[in-house]
Amino acid sequence: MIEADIYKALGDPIRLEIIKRLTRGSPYTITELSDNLGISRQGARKQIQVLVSSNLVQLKPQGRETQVILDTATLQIARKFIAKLESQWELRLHALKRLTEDKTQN
Amino acid sequence: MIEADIYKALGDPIRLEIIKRLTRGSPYTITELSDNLGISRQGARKQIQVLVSSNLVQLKPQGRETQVILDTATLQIARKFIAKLESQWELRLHALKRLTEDKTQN
DNA sequence: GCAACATGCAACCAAATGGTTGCATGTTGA
DNA sequence: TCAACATGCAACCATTTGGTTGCATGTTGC
Repeated sequence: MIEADIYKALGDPIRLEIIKRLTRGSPYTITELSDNLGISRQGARKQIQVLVSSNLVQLKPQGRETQVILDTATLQIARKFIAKLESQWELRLHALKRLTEDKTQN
Repeated sequence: MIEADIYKALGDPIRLEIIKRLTRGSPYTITELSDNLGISRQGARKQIQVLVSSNLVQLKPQGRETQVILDTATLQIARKFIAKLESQWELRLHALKRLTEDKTQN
């Protein structure tokens, strides 16, 4: 389940904060991103790696620093999957409603 | 961060499978839901509890069985939050584009 | 050229997670 | 009424997670 990996990556306050920052001002370098997260640089690096593994961000090394770039395509996948679940639910609701109406007719 | 809890709950293949089943045919009783998940009934129960804690589902005890009911409002929150991130990103892209255009004018 | 900087890598640790088994208890249909 | 059923609760276990510290290494500006 690819989607589960994405949600899992989003399912941590620090990682979600990183994503939020990137939507406002990507690209960031790794150390920039690590500031004010409340954890060490290496700790932040690990969280960034989780985001990389789920394709939510990509890394572009440039000289001595490496930039962290948001991959919005992955965000899209996550959003659309939930939308699909919701529409599935809607479909079912309408089917139920139709059933009820048939019953009341007899 | 409430949203992080929701994504965390969605971030597991078994829990996601449970949610999928519920969108197709909620309500299910707990034991019905536990079938064919590849884990024990008690294992499944724990996963369902995670979904309850993040408000993705609710439990309604009825006699000796208890029904598991999908809470689509929580799904909405999850989807809309991602949508907000995406639109934030779009905003930034347009701001950058404008900036570039200004530069080429000079 | 070299000090300061950005990063990587590895070992380590506590806590959370995902699962199990065993047993107790309330409910219900024949 | 009572056996079968649906569920709950608790102890236990291995693995993953989220964080740390210490140190090594490549890069760059002065």
